[in-house]
Amino acid sequence: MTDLLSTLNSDQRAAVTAPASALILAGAGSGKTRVLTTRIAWLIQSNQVSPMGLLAVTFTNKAAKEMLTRLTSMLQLGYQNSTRGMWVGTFHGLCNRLLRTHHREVGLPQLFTILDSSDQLSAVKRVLRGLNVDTETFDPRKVQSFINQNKEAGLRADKVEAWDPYSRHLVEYYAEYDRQLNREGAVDFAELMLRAYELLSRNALLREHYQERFRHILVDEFQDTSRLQYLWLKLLKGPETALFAVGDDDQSIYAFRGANVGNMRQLMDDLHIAEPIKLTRNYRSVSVILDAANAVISRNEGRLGKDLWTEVGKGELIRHFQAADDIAEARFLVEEIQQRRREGDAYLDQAVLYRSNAQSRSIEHALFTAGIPYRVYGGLRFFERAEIKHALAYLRLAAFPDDDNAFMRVVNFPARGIGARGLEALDDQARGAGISLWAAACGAGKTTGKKFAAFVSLIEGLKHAIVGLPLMEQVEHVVAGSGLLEYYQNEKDGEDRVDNLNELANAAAGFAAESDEPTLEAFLGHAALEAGEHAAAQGQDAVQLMSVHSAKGLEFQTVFITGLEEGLFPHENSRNEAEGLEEERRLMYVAITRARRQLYLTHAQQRMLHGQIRYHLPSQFLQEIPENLVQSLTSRTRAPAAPRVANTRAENYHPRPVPRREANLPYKIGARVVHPKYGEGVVAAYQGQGAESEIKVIFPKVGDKWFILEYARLTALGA
DNA sequence: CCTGCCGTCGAATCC
DNA sequence: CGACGGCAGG
Repeated sequence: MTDLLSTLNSDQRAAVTAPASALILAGAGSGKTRVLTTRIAWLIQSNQVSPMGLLAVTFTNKAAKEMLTRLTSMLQLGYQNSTRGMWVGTFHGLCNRLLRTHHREVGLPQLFTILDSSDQLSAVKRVLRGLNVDTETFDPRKVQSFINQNKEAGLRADKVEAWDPYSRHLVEYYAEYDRQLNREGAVDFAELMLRAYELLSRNALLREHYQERFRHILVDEFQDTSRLQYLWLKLLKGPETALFAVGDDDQSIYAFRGANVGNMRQLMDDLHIAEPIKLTRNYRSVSVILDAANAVISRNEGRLGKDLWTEVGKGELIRHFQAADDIAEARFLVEEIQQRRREGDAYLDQAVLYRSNAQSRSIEHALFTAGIPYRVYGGLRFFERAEIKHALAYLRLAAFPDDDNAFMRVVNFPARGIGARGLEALDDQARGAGISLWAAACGAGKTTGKKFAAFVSLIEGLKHAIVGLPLMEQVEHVVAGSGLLEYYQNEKDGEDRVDNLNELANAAAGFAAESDEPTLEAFLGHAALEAGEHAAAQGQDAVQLMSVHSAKGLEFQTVFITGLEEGLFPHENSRNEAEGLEEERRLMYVAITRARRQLYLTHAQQRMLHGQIRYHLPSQFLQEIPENLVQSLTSRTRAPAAPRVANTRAENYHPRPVPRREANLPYKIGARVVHPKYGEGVVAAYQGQGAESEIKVIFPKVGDKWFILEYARLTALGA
């Protein structure tokens, strides 16, 4: 047991062996995951708790898996022995588990559906249509975010305060949306949390049962928990339970999703913790990188306060490159990646990070053309793909035909002559009788019902055919029997989708092998919550492409942070949000601290964005890094950006046919100008071409203004 | 009543 | 540049 602790530093050891509830303020690269897993191993090994008494909450499924793997090797026991009975998962995964177990108490069918955000948006649209709401006045996306914000704050429609007519309408739609989901036995992500919270808060017996069971609750990425999640944790925490929370306020990057850093101080107040245990020794990065990270984050206010340090050496300077445009930026990446590979860095250990997923396109193009293997994380997830959702809908109908969402999705896909008219009639009938669409379809009249009857018997056929089959074969059978496979085989450009459908069967096989409950029902629940990043190409030596958000928790030998431009990173929309810039800065901090040895920072003077050429200032974050840590590569001579032609390697790739026309730019970016009304300002960006060219000027007093270039009454200020 | 085309509109991060 | 909604033709 001592050997578990012997390799830890004193702060880490204090954290691992904390006798009661504790808050660990763990800097990037300070061995946070290690502390968490070692604590669990230590608690089990010293017989302070059995695996049954442990609840561990992680932020992603990946982190949960990683924790279990490490734990197994630490305890040197069989996987099953060391972890059986332990509850490990994400908040949403654990809530899902609670709700499935106690589905009767919360009034849900056992096979309730989980709606992802696009499913949710469709549901909102359906509700609004049903209420004859003008979607010009009430943007469905706004309604969706209104609903989610309130759910995340723990508020049901009848508890939301609405003082003006507009809000009262929103509340009404929220209420109707919830009624609809209840009818359908469906829950959205926020509902998983809220419903589980309500279950525990209303049912004292159940609550006490879990409070007594869980002697130790461990929470990772605590800075990213929402208000409701924190209350949920407190409900599960009994008087005898030790709550062990690990977090880093400087890495809080999910405020947009309801994360509340304030939970860290709140926890200290609530549990009478005088001081957090700080882990500031960094084992990951060379000091140049840490110094840069510290310098950037020091500009934020109200931090809990800590600076990272290391005993690893200084390392190479950070390299900065300014590219003429996004294509030149991508070409720079390709050259450097190849160079580093020649010097011994595997592709796998090089990551390209960007602020938003859309930026991956030009980078992918360049890597593809150069024949460099790469892997893109995030973006459209496996289980969010249309063909996969269709297949899952058929599977769900086979298991639980009353699922209206699944019914709607595939009743006419592949097309079988059922249109909006017929569905409307069916929907009226179902509503009138208070039954599901499926039930209505089963009893559909002779005139309209023929096509429905055919669909019903198709599903019945699938249902009977898969009884008793292993999970993978169930999936294969339904994919084929539903006609989906044939449909995509006949569609041109459908090969990827066919591949994905086959991959779904593999995913099912993989799930069956890992899960202790290899049923179709469990698989369906898993699919909604899991991103579905599969073994596919996981072992391959490929460059890693991802958003900064999805890079959190990971580390790489070499990291490229790209698109460091005002408007992109920090993102434009963050300007309008309270503390938006500070969150962007934390994001930058996360990005920097992913690198072990070498960090690259790049930005482009112009780039294609949303189908238009945009001109941006370099990101302010570049200036926040002390100059003596950075080496500029920009003076290095490079060929000017030329219109690219398809490389011989890329025969299947269709490049954008864009010899770009240089716009006429009367002022340099950053030039000082005077406007007769707004006074003195600085040119920040251009967009558009020809007569549509616009210029963005930042005025210290008035803020940002866009002008049509042709009419802008600007005068250059001598400098 | 379905399918395909065209136009408009929007555009960030994720469980 | 892409997704989706509306409309017209089959």
